[in-house]
Amino acid sequence: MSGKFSDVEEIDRAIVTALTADGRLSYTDLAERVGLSVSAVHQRVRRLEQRGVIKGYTARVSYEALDLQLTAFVAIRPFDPSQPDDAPDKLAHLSEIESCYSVAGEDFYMLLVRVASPGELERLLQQIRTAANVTTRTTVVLSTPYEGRPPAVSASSTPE
Amino acid sequence: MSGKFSDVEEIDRAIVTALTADGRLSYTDLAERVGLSVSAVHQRVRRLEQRGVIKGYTARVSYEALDLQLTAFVAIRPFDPSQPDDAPDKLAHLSEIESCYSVAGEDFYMLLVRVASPGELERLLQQIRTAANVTTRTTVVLSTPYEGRPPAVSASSTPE
DNA sequence: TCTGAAAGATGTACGTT
DNA sequence: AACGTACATCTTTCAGA
Repeated sequence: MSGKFSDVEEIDRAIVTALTADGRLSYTDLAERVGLSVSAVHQRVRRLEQRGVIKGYTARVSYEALDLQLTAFVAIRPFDPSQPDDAPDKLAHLSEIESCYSVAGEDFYMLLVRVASPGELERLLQQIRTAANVTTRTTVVLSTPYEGRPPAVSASSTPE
Repeated sequence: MSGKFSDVEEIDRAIVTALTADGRLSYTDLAERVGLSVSAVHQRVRRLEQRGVIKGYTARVSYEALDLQLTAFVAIRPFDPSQPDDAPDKLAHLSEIESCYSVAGEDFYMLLVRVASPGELERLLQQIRTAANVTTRTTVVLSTPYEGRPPAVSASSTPE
């Protein structure tokens, strides 16, 4: 399992902050910022990756540029609540679904989906309903003031 | 402005797909995968960055490991709908807010927030309400079957 | 827009403290 | 744990097609 934050002390936090801000930072730059040698930083990054604190690296892309003009939240609940609930598995193959959260409240899951057009949203909702035997309640995103901001990696307790 | 997807043709799509899967891929590896020379790939990546198709690179982190154990959706609407609505600006300084979406429907905005504990969520909700003069409706995330999956960069029309 | 080459910068392993 | 060295690899630029 991934380590607790209490295992992640000051320098590691600086490394994580730097890499969330720029995932392609060189070890040389990283070393300068945190005040360690290149090899020490390299070792720490490897440990952070192994411990699962850093899960990977990605390019952030413009969804508009990729012709995914429509973002929406889709709240779902089972059509028949007595049946086994494995909606996430049944929906995983739909690549338009970016995220799937199990939530408290009236709905069972909240999905974040991205499609090209209203027509594609309609088609996707039909697929979701039939694939997982659920009803859907959709909230269309009109604009995105901000999104995916890096977490504030704040101070914490002692290293191990 | 960022380019339309119609400007992004096959090789660029392959590059974008590869970099969303691994944001730290070397140009050498990228070149091999897309079947171009290193310098050609390098040039294409630079153009994708300049055009805003690639907006940047980040490390994906484990929120649990960073002691952000509680994720929630916070739907907000103005307490007084007659006043000017600049909630996103007024909330931007709250680093616990990862994303802010303007949405259609009964609510005005949907926030995705991450905090350490229920106590911190309570404190954050108070801050949100007073900072933006809004009411909140919060949906707690119980678990996250999947999240932040890369978009399917599908086929598209002609390059420019 | 591609290629190939050359120079400098960086990644990575390893031995030392 | 961290450092410094050393070698392999990668990045970056440029001329040429």
